[in-house]
Amino acid sequence: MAHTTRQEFLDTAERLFAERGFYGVSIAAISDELGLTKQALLHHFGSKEKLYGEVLARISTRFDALLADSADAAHDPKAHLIASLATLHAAQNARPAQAKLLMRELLDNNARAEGAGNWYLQPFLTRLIAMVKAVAGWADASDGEALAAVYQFLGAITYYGISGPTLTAIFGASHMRATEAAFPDRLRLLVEATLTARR
Amino acid sequence: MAHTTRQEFLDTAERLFAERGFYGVSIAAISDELGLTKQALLHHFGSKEKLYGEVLARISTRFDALLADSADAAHDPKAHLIASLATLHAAQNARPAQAKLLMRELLDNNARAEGAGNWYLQPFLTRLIAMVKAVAGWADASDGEALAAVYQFLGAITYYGISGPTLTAIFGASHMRATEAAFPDRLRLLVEATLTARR
DNA sequence: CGCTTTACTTACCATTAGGTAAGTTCCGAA
DNA sequence: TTCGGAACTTACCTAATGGTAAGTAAAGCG
Repeated sequence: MAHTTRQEFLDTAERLFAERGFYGVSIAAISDELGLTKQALLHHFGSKEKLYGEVLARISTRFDALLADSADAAHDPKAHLIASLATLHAAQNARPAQAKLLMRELLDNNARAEGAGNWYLQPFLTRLIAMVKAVAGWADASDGEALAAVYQFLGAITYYGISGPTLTAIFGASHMRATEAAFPDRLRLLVEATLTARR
Repeated sequence: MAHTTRQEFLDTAERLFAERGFYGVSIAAISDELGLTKQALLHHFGSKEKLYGEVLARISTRFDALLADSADAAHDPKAHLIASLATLHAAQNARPAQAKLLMRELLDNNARAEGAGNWYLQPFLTRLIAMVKAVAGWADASDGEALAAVYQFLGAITYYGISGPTLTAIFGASHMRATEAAFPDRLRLLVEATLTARR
C-alpha cells in the first residue's frame, strides 16, 4: 500500500480514541506517537472530526464486510442474525480498542454527533436493521424499532468485547474460553427474547 | 439544606459528564447552565477533577447506601448478591445519567484515573467485592479476581441501564416492563455462570 | 531538464481550557 | 455596629487546542 502513514494514523487514532474518547485526545498527541507533527495529520485528514469519521467508517466497513461474508442466506433469518452477531462478537474480542470505541459511540450517540451531524456507522447499522426486519414478524417494523433492537444486541456484544480481555487476564485463558463458548447461547437467548417481545 | 448551589452543581455536572464525558465538558459550560461563572464552581469544588470526584463519590455513596439497606444477611450470600444487583439495576434505570457515567468510568478506568490517581468508586466496589467473596468457593479469591467478577455484573447492569430508557421510548412502556420483569432472571443466570466458572 | 504532486515542516493565530488573585456583596453572630 | 466568613464576581494568566498559511525536500514524469 502507498498509504502506510495514513493507516498508521488511523490505527493510532483508533487506539487513542478508544482509550480516552474523542475529546480526551488531541491531534498533537496522535501525531507525536508517530514522530510526526500535527500538521502531517491535518494534511492527510483535514480535521480532527474527519479523522474520527474515517476511524469509525473503517470499523463500519470492517464489520460490514464481516457480515457480508456470512451472508449464506440459505438459513432462516433469525439464525442468520444470531450467527452474524456471534461473528461480530469474535471480532470485538480480537480488537478490544474497536469494542471500546463502539461502546463510546453508543454512549455519545447524540452528544457528539449533534455537532458533527454525522452518523459514521450508518452502512453497518443499515445492514443490521435489514437483517432484523427479515425476521418473521418484523417486516413491518419501523427503522427506529429495528434500530432499538440492534442497539440492544450490539451493546451486549460490545460490553462483552470490553470486559472479555480484562477477565481473561484475571481468570486465565482456559476459563475464559469456556465462558466464550457459552456466549453464543446467551446471545441467542437475548435475541430470541428481544425479537419475541414485539407485540 | 444550606448547600443548594453545591448540589445543583453536582446534579448538572453529573448530567453533562454522563452526556459528553470528562474531557467533553468544560467547567464554564456547567456553570453557565446555572447562570453562574466558572469561578463560582471553582469556589465550591477547587478544581474540575475534584468536582468530578465528588460526582462519582456521590454515586458511590448512593449505591453503597442502597446495598446497605438490602443487607438482610439472613439469605445465603449468592441470593443476597443477586438481589443487591437487581436493586442496583432498578436504580440505574431510574437515573440514566448515572448509568452512563458509570459505564464511562468502566471504559476510562485506566486512562483518566492514571493522571488523577483516584479511584472514586472505591467504597462501593469494596462492598461488592466483599459480597462476592462471601459466596461459597470464593473466600480465597484475590481482590483482583473478585473485582473482575464485579466488573462483569456491573457492566451488564449498566449497559441495561443505558439502553433501557432508549428502548422504552421506542417499544413503549408496557413491553419494556415485561423486559424489565425478565431481567432479574437473566441477571441470575449471568451471576451463576460467572461465579461457577471459577476453578 | 523543468514541472507538478505528495508528504511533510516551521511559523503563526484565535479560541478556549483550567486556574489564580483580588475584589464585592450579603448575612449572621458577637 | 462591626466583624468575618461564605458566596460569589471581574480581571487576568498561561498552556494547549484545532486550524491556516506558507514554505521545503523528494519523487514521479513529460
